[in-house]
Amino acid sequence: MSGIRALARRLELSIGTVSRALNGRPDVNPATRDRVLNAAREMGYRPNQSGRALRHGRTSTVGLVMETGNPSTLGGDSFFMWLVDALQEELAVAGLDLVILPCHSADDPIAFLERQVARRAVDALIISATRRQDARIAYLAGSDTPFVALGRSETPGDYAWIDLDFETVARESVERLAALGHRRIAVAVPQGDANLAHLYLRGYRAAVAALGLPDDPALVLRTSASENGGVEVAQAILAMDPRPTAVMLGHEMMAIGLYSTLERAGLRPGADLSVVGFRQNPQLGFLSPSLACFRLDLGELGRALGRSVVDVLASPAGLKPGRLIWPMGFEPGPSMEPPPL
Amino acid sequence: MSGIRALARRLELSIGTVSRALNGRPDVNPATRDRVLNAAREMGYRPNQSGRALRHGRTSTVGLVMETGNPSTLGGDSFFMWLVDALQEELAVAGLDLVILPCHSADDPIAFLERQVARRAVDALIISATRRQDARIAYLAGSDTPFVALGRSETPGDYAWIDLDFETVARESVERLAALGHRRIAVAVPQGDANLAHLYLRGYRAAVAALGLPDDPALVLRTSASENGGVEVAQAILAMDPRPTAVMLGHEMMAIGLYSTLERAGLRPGADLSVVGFRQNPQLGFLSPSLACFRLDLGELGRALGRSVVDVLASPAGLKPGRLIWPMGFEPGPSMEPPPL
DNA sequence: GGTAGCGTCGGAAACGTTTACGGTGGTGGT
DNA sequence: ACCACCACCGTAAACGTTTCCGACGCTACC
Repeated sequence: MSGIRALARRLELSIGTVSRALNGRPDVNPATRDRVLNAAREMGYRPNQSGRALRHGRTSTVGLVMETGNPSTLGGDSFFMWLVDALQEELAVAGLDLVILPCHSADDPIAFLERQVARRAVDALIISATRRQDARIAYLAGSDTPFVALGRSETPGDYAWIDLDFETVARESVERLAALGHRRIAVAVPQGDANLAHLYLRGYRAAVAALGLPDDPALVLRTSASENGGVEVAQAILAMDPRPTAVMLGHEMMAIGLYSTLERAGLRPGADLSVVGFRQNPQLGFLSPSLACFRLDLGELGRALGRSVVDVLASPAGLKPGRLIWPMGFEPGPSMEPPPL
Repeated sequence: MSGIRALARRLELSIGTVSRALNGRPDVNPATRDRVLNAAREMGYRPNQSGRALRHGRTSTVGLVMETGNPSTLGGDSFFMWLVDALQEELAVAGLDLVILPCHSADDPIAFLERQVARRAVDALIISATRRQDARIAYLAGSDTPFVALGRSETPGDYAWIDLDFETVARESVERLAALGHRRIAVAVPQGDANLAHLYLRGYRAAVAALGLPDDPALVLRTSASENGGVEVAQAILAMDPRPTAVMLGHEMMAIGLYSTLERAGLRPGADLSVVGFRQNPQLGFLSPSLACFRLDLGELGRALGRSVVDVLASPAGLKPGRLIWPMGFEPGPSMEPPPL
């Protein structure tokens, strides 16, 4: 109806000329170009996405896969909300659109990716919350679909990824707690095969061994990646004897449940149990006493992720894919104190 | 490359026949059909989305607009996570795909919608978190794009919507609190023009007037739609004299901040201040004492939303669009008690 | 004055599908 | 033996866009 044909007819031009004018080709009279652009604006013309994609062989759209149905392993629910913003902005400067593709966690993730890839509705994919062994990466690396993984994996293959430096975060957490005098330090990570949890534990264990701290398996807690997981962490710690004097949280949302359970038990975070966590969600600022944490700026991460996607799409296949280990700065807070007594 | 042409060549059939076989048309030999289907499976053939969309004039995709950059007015961030699941499932039975379109709240929402509509990358749109005066609805109702609004609006126009019955929720909250003996009842809603907040306040005021309770403007609190908003609510209530004996929360996440602030002040939800709220997020079960609330099953809502979209797409333009006011059941909890003394 | 060059434009093919239409061969009936 | 009919399949057009190619008119130059 309101395609380029109608526009051409109305201007008494050929559709070829109109298309060239719209796309800023040089071989069109400036006066004609203005006439076309004005008419296009007036008629509210927008090129049909399907036609353009069909002609170009690409859609100029990248898909961000979002697992639904269970809390995201990485950083809680609002993760996408804050990440997507900057990501979209960064992709826009390269002329790319962003869509979020919801993938039910109960469904087969490979089949889901396969569908997205084969139908060619997106040019590239972004997956997140990578597992230690991740079949999605194995599949995508074997296909010819450009993709970027938010999080690395032990699955072999050449692919671009950006991962949080959770190993350093955990190591430095132990060191900072130990410097305050803590020796029995508990650690909590989401259960499951998430690679982030693995890295966090690896950093924890390395630091504990290096500093000669007690290496008690009971100090390692695996709970759900949510507020409720924090409740479980607190309950487990309260039941321990001897009780650890500090805990490190490998998931943001755990802090909420931990705080409320501690306070209900008459204990204060910081004074009675030191807590050091990780934070990416601006909304978590309400915690009091405020949480000592390693802080991730999801805006910066989103921009880096966008640039990585653009790079992958621009680079000829076979070029070495970009990899990035994302550092995070420590933000002190009164939830960390020397151990009582 | 691996289009229907290659498939046809390999099978020594015409692409027309292959297409008919794949689409289950009757006029194709069953033996041939099997041959085609087997070869398609073997080659991993998937119809190109762009080609099909171009031919059909529709994309079989619906877009769910997600505002990013600020917490969603309706139900916090995890809202989409839990809604999308069932929505997607329901759309799938009608052969529709779902994508989430992130829209930065700082950008012009009309321009965003206009882009989505004109490029014809989706057949229908879903918008949520409707405002009392909502320019998006005015725009979409004036265009020819099928859409469903999650939430109604005072903006005139014929369009399909599903809205939570927050007016009844608020009215019943007041009545239940009054039945326990409460008279000074505070109410908290997100600031801004969200229609849900308006409905909630309307129900509150109607019940307060009907029951002859004190109608003090200071009892109406407007805070941010987040945990931090709950902190503000608690601080405001603690500063009041006379202090209300109960508070109703028009946003889910407020309960978290409210609880923690109350407990830090040495008050217990329920015993010292009755709280009745609203809950849709399964993860909020960690609150203790558990929250008396009106509960929304986002799965059911998502399914209804999906059906509504399918209806809108199937119904000839001009048919009366479906509208639905979504009731919510009350779930008792120890956060509601008779007022102290 | 012919021709090369340039600026500008129209024509047409192509992307991958679907589908209306027509054609083929075979079967059945009269 | 002819015709009608059916089952099956190939042909081609169409969706909206971009882009290659060629054509046209004009200027400038030899």
